[in-house]
Amino acid sequence: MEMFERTYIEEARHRVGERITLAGWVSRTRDLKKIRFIVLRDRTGEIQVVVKPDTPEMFNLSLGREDVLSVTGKAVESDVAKAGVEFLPDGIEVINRSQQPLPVDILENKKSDLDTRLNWRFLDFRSPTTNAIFRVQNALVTAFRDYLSGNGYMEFQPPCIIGSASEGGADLFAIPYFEKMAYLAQSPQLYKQMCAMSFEKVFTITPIWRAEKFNTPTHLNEIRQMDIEQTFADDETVMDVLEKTLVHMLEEAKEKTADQLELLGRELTIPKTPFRRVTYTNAIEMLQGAGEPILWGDDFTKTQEALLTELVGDEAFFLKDWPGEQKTFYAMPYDKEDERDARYLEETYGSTEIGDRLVRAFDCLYGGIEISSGTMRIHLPELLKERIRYKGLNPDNFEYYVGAFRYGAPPHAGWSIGLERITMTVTGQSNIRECCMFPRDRDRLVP
RNA sequence: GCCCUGGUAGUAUAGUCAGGCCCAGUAUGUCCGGCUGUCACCCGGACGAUCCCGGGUUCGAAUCCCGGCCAGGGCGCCA
Repeated sequence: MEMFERTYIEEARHRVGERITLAGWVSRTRDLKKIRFIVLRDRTGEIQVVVKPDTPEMFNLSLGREDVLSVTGKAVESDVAKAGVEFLPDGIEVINRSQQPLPVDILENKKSDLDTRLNWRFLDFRSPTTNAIFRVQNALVTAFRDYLSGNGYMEFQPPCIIGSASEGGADLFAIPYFEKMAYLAQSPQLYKQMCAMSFEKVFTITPIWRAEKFNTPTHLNEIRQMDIEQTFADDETVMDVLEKTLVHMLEEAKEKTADQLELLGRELTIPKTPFRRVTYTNAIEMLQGAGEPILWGDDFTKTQEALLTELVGDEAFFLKDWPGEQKTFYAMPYDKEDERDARYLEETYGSTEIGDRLVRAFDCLYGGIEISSGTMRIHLPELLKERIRYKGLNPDNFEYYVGAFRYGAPPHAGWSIGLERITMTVTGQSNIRECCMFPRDRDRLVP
């Protein structure tokens, strides 16, 4: 293909009168007896190309949807065209043809089913709604990375293939690894803690896998996590980081993808910091007061999370001080013998006794769903082993983990945001598959 | 893994409850023709469906029954 100097459509609007070359896809054509309109699209927008019969080589050129063209000519202002600017070509080159008809309706006249669109995902990306979702997602990712990089956090890359299967909870995917068995990582947890113990403030954006046989609109077997970890920090330290990071992400999305959010019908409100801190115990009381059959110690269902959001009345808030049995073994328990912990427990609960059952873990709810959770970690090997036993697990199976804290481990804490989950909330989607370019669920492995 | 609902042209749907009137209707699409600068252009014509797969009931099945696969939703599960 002959190379040419290309101008993007958005830029062309500001270069009226200059001879330039556009390149992109045919969105649709409107052919009349004495005039022809070709709607050309590139990553920056659409423009109407106007062809008159006095140029028969262009007027009679056969064109189909999604054919790839380069069009040379000039943009002109027009009071007839709805967009205000249109394009008068002096040459059109067909760079590649698209097969017809298209297997999905990317103009969304008769919007194809999600399953059909996922089968043709590369074409679906060209439809306005899908395109907008991933542009918003990109703005969120970029803002996450920029905010943390700008505040002294170092990005690191954890391994995705791991050797140990002895991690209590979720099911792992086993894969053959030469003469051994290996597993797909279901969390960068240990790795981010190990990195933090040298680099102090770290973050990563990494895929994780869970072999859970869940089959819901909010679960995938492969997701991307945005994680941070930092030293000399407790749960409140990183909750503060979380709310600032989240607000920055939302502000950036609102500013950088205003057009996309409008197309998606989203009016983003930026929650005010600091977010309200609601204790788990208080949340249980609120739900019980609303007639929910829930007991202290239970986890919240999705409906209860939504109801709680209504009761709290804030778009974003924290749920903190969880019962130890609800959270992972490495969550730091309160210590009522510690002076500061005792004062906090006394102020919050009127007694220090409950401290024996609470850990310094938190969830962040935004728009009615849990988008992030985190904890202050246990950095003391003996306490860690005690908590592993408390959870009914065998400390011998966790020696690889406990051992990482024997050589000068400072107190530390961290959290994790699910990328697809937050994209769902921000873009207003109810199925998480809409928010993952190539989702992996229980049945789907392609494309 | 359980429950509910569904699977019909490229896409999206009607028809299924009450089997025959359906060699399957409509919209959109594709192709062809026509046409006041259109903008979801419009108008006309044509094309396009093993009615998800397998089995059964029946004179007769898109329609009823059984099994399977897949999809959407609800629940469960969830470091």
